[in-house]
Amino acid sequence: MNLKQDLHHLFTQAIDTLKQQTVIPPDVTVEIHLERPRETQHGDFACNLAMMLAKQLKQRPRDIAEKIVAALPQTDFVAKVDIAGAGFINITLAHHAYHAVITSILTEQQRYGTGNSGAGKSVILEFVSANPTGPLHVGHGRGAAYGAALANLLAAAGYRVHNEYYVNDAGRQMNILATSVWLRYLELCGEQFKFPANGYRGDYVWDIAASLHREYAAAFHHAQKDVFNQIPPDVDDGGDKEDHIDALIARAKLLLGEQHYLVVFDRGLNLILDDIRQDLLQFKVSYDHWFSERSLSTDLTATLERLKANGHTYEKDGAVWFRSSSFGDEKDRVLVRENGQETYFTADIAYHLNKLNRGFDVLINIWGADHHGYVPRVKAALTALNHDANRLNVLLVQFATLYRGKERLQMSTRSGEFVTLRELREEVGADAARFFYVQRKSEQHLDFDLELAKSQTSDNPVYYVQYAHARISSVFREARDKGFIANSTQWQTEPLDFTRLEMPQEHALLRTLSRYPEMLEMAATACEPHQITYYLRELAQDFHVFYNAHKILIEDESLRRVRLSLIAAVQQVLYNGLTIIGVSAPEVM
RNA sequence: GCGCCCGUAGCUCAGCCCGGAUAGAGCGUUGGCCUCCGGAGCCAAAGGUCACAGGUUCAAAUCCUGUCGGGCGCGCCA
Repeated sequence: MNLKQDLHHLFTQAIDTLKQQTVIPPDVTVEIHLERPRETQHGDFACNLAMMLAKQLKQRPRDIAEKIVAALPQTDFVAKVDIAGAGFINITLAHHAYHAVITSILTEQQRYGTGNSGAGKSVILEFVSANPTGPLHVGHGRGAAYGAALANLLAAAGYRVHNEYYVNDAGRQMNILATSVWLRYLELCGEQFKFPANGYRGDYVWDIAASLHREYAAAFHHAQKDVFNQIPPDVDDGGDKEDHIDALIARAKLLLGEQHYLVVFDRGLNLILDDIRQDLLQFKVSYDHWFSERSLSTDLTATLERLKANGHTYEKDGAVWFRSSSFGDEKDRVLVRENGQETYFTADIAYHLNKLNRGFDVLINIWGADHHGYVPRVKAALTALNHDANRLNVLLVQFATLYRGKERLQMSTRSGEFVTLRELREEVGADAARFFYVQRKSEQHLDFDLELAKSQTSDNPVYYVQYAHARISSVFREARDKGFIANSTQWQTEPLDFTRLEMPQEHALLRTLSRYPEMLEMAATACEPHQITYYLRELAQDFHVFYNAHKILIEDESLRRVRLSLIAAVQQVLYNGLTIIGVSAPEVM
């Protein structure tokens, strides 16, 4: 049940009536906005429709308001309709409208609040998709938490959601990783040399090298002088770090041969990918599919052919270019490099076509904000290939900055000195991490304070919300001990007298509970799971205030039972909201 | 230089999409509250030029233009 939707319906009917009576000309477009007024004296909902229409109808807002009010269908859910201020229509609902909310929550349970705005539509949600060149760090964690929460949120809005991780298992970065692994392996074999500036230096590279060394002993061993002979100097020796590492990659392939090189390459890829999978799983983030870039090879040639056939490409300086500037991009982009290699961009076009061909209605990508300049060219490619680029929605996530109290933690991927997602999880726990990550709007910079996330005090919003849930569980344990209830569904078999809920704290709780479906729908439409965290905090607060003011396990049986039903409803909604953002709802803390 | 994001209380941020009534929350600060269902809780107070300047409007934190400040991006990298 959704009070706002029901009311919206009443206003639609009123407008239709007024149009039939030609009070409102049929060609006037009317958008009905209902809001929850800040002041309780303004009722439960307010509508500014009369003021919006005043200009078009050339009438005074209050006169229009009166006509609208007169045209509103009668319903027992509405107790009072006032016209106030400049022409607001203020609606006060009958108490039993709110009482129905409790029944609705207790019968719909996990389904309470879910909607159908996305019904029938399928969406493919791609997120994280970090290169498998190292463990996930705290930046990826934000994308993971946001993506997983958004997936749940969209599913709650009725979409069929498919989660996907795009694995960049081809390309230069992976070759740099493979070469870094091999060089560390050579060091384990006793060779001594200067590790390339542009190589991957994290400890995990040593671990991969060690696993190779354990299994294959010296099978991939080559002498230092053969490896570095004729290699252009590294940046520290006055050379170019890119030239240096590229030459080393070529040397690795040459000395190892295709087969052995692949063994080294795959060992790195697989160990890191397994690690990422485990990491995300422990973060309660799961995927329907891990899509390999390498598997795109046939799509890749087909994509190039299509672009060429449509005349959107040209050759210049030995490379193949896509005329993306004709489709809104600021300049043209290279598809095939001078050396014959396709660019990452080409693979990405193929990947997006692949998604569309699989029949998804909506494509959502969650990217780091540093990739924002990349969006126009991907959309340009889709447009060039006769697809509607609006079906692709790219959501950008800003980076997270870690703090330990006041101290800002420096991060550098280069040196391998970054805080990993695993370290974060182990330090603050998955629940706090998930909550903190989605607490901010995604395009907002996030300051993540480790001290705050760990603190088990009132400053920590995660515990505040979880505590409300656990506290309710505790009341039910106590109720059972005292013999007040035999089982947790007793109020569903015996009639409850909801009119006993008379206290302001009880009314506040009912109002907040009734807002949940509206809040969810808005959050889903805007792709903003952070709204859930704000809502949950409010609901938890309303509960704590109520709890502090009134005793639940009292002698008065009728009031006791109805209060139990109220807090059971609160507990259900806390559970539903926490579940969407991927945070557990504990019975005990 | 161009493009995108951000600027709201001491700090961290909601609210902006879709204009509406006295601009909200948490933290921090100050002072209070259970012999009682979990004090990881509650109550109260102080705290604002919504960056700035114009414009549109009956009405602007919200829409438009410009300025200033902060972040990011502008590769035949991914």
